[in-house]
Amino acid sequence: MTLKAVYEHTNCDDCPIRHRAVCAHCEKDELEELETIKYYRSFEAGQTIIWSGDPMNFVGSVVSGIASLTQTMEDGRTQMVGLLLPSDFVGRPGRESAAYDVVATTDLVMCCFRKKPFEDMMGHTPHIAHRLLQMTLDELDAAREWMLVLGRKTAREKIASLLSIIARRDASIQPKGMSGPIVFDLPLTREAMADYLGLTLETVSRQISALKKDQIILLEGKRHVTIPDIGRLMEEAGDDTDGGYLN
Amino acid sequence: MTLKAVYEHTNCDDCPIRHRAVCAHCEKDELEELETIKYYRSFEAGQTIIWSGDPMNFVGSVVSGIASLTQTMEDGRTQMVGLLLPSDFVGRPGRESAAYDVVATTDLVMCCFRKKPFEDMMGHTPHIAHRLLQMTLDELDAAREWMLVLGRKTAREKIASLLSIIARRDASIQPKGMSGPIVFDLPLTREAMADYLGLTLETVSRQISALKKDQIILLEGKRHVTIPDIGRLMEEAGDDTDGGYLN
DNA sequence: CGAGCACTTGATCGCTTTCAATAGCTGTGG
DNA sequence: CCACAGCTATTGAAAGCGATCAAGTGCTCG
Repeated sequence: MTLKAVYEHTNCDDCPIRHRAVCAHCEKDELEELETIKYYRSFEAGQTIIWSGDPMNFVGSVVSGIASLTQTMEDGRTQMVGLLLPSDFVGRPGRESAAYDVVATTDLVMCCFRKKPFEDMMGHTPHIAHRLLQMTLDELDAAREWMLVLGRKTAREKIASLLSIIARRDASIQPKGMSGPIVFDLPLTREAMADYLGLTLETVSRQISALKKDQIILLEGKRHVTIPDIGRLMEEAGDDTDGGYLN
Repeated sequence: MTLKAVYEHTNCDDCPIRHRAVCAHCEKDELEELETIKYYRSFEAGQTIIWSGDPMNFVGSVVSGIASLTQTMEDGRTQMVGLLLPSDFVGRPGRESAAYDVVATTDLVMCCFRKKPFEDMMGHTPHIAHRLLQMTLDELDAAREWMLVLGRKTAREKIASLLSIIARRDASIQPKGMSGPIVFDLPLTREAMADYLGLTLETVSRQISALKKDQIILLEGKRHVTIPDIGRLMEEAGDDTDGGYLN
C-alpha cells in the first residue's frame, strides 16, 4: 500500500531503471507518450503475477524486487527458466497469452504498460523496438549460458555458478571493483535455487554446506553470504577465469 | 563447389527461405538492397563455421542443412545450445565476436550478409529489425523450453522430446497433418544428440533401443525413424498432450 | 581385407534423488 | 509465557539413474 502510494506519483525522470529498461533510449517526448499508458503495480513475495496460459493485457518492467519465470510439468516437476531483475522486461509483444508462470520471488514493483497501446507505440518508436531487441538478445545469451549449467555441470558447479552470478551482479552495482570480499543476501529460497538449477532442495542444501566447509563461501544465518575470493568461486563453477572477466 | 555455383546465381525471388527468414517482411526495394551485401557460402558436414571468440564479419541465414550452436568447457564437456534449421539466423548484430561455436551438422548453405552494412540497414529498415525481434523471441522460447528438458526430464523423456520436436517439424513441412505415421531421417549423430540433451552417447543409444523395444519408434538402420503414433511419443516426452497441440 | 567410424551392449561405479528425521525460526492462541 | 503449527533448512541412509569403462558389432572406404 505504501509502496503503491509512493510509486503512483513517480515519473520517469527519477525512475531507478530509467537507463536500463526497455525505455532506456527514449527521448523526452517518447517518455511522455509512455507515461500515458503506464501504471505501477506492487506484488508481495510469493504472489503469482501471471499464470501460464492466461491472457496478457499488459507488458512491463521490473522496477524493484525479483521475479521468476517457471514452467511446470503435469506431475509437478518445475523448472525456472528465467530470473527477472530490476529493469528486466515481462511479456511478449504480439502474443496473446502468457507462456510461463511469473512469480514474485521478493516483494516487487512493476511498471506496466497496457499491451495494445505499447505494441502500437513499438511500431512507430524504433528506440523502443531496438532496445527490446537488445534486451531479448541478452536474455537469449543468458538462457544459453544456463543450458550449459543445466546440461553439463555437477551439483557443486551449479551452486557455484548461481552464487557467482548473483555475486558479480551485486559487485557491479556497488562498484568497489573486483577486489575484496563480496557480501549479499540470497534472494532465493533453497527450493527456488533447486528449481533454477535442476536439482532437489536437499542437494542444494548439501552443496551449500560443502562450499561453506571448504571456505569458498561464508554464511551467517541461512541467507547472508560472504564471498572472500570470487576467483575461487568461479573456479568451482567451472568457468573460464583466465584472461579477462566474464561478461 | 557445385552447390556454390548453384547458389551464386540465386536471387531472393526463388529463395526457399524467402518467407521465413530475417528478410521475410522485406519489400522489393529492400530485397534489392540486401542483394548488394549478400553472398552464399557452402559448408561440409562437420565443418566449423565460426569459432567461439572469433571476430564476426558477417551474419546470415541458414538456407539448407542444419547447424548447431555449442559451448565447450575447458575440460571438454560440451553442450549444444541451439539447433539451426533452414531460415534460422546466425550472428548477433552489435556484437564483435562470436559467443558460441557454430558447426555444420550436415552439408550446409548459408546466405551471408556483411555485418557492418547489415547493421546499418537494420537502422533504417524496420521490416528487418522487427522480423529479427520476432525470431529472437521465438528462439528465446525454444531455449526456455529446452531448459525444462535439460533440467527436469529423465533420459528417456529427453530422447522422446528430441524425437517429437524433429517429427513434428517434419510433419508440418509435408502437411498431411497429424494423422498417420511420421517418417524421417535423424540429422544428428548419437553424440550430437547427447550434446543437445546433456547425456552421454551411450545413454542416448540405450534409450533409443528401449523406445524401439517398446514400439514407440521403429528403426531401419541407425538413422531412419518411423513414428507410428506421435501422441504416444509425446506422452513419453512428458509433454502435455491433452487439449490442443503444442506450438 | 583391414582401418576407422558410428553405434550397441554389458558391468560397475558414484552422484544425485528419495525418503525420513530433526533443527531453528516465526507467528498464533491458550 | 509457553505450546504448537507451519515453514525453511539441514543432515543421514538407502536407492536408482545415468556415467564411466570396456568390449564388440556392423558399415564404409581405401
